[in-house]
Amino acid sequence: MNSTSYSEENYLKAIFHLGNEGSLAVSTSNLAKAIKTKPSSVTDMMQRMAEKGLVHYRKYKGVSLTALGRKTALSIIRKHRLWEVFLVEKLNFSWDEVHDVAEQLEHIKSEKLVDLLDDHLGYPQYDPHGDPIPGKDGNFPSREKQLLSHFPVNAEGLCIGVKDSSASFLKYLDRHEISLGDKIKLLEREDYDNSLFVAVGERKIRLSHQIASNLYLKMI
Amino acid sequence: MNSTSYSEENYLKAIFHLGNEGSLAVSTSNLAKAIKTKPSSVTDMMQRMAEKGLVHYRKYKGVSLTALGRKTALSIIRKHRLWEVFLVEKLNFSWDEVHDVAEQLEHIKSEKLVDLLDDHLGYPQYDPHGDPIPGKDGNFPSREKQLLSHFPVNAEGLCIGVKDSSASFLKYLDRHEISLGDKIKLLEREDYDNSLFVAVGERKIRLSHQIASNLYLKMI
DNA sequence: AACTATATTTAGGCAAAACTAAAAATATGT
DNA sequence: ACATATTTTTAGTTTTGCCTAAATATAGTT
Repeated sequence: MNSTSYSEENYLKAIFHLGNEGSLAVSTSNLAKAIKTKPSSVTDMMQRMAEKGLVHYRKYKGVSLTALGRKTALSIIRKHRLWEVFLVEKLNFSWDEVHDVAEQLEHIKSEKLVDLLDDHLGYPQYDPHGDPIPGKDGNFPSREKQLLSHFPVNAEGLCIGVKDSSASFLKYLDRHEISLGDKIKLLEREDYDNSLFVAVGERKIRLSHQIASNLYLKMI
Repeated sequence: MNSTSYSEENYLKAIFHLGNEGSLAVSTSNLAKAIKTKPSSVTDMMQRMAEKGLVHYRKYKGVSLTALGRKTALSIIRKHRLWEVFLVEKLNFSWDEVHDVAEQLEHIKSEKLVDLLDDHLGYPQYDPHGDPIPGKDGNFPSREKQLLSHFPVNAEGLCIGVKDSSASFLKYLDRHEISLGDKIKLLEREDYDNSLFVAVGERKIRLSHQIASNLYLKMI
């Protein structure tokens, strides 16, 4: 009936990303940080969004997405990533300039527009940052493997692959004693440059975004 | 400093169109009709927009655009029309489906996006409905001539040309005794099908949108 | 010029989405 | 387990953009 607002859509997206693609509950304060708002505003919003059937909300326990919320989040992420492909491939934006514009474009409401855009772009599978684009039917590559850069803070995983398989990247991993099969825990994410502070086994080190976005882990 | 809101932009656009491309003052009730809101809401908004320097507003006298308001309106119309070209030429929308989507896209804020889109489209001069696209610098073909379909209600003009110069259109005009040089006054616009009730000299007749959007008049 | 009809503005309110400050619940350390 | 620190929620405001009802100004007619 009444469709989701711009603001609600941003909440859905943030819950999806913070909660490991919608599977975990997300705390009020983490959401507040992601949305750049105050925890009290988040509580407010969550109560209203729970009424609308978009999220599961239990006081003091955090929120997670309902089936409807997840479906809506996926459709926004689909639009965001398709627009990013468009901006880079058709308009010659550089990959680091597209995010803010795509954040606006993702809220445009028109199913026909998305379908025709998808077609125009040749049904791409990944956006310019290598993130997968959800399908029209809402299916989403179930991330057995997942980039370390997409992990939520405090999540742990086993290193199972690389995205960049160039010699130079693999040598880098060798030098820093990171190998397939290592257990890695994400301890902290630095907002400024997206670098990560992680534990590789017992050893704590800092990894640049560049590195983290080329390492596939399996969540445990 | 604080940029224009979605809502303000819609008001600017409506004032521009209703006031004969920004040159005439527009009444509160006409604006209300165009925006699909109540006159009291319009008064409210106009007082706030006058504060911000977007419109000239004098109680009971209607509003008109300031230089800033006009500039902003033109940039929105530019975006709207460029997006329409994109939708039709690149995505294969049909010309009658583009309006609602373009109404949303026109509010996306990114100068770079508009410039690159313009380039991508090959710097088109007209949108799919034949309306001229304002330039990046804000210049706009000074409408000596103007389509009858774009006239505000109660405006009068002299018929000075046609857009469609096909034999069948010209014959239609002959049959209905409309000739170059005739004085035409727009009496009423039917919302449902955009047909117009006009006076050609003393004779009052109804013209379809199709006809009106192919007749150029000079305002008097 | 007076009276009526229409157009416009004022006043008071509401809903969305944010905020601050204070209260309540949960988590943590010894 | 208890006191303290942290997180979350509640309560009360704010701003934007809209609403209704009532008041006031303008316009049209005689």
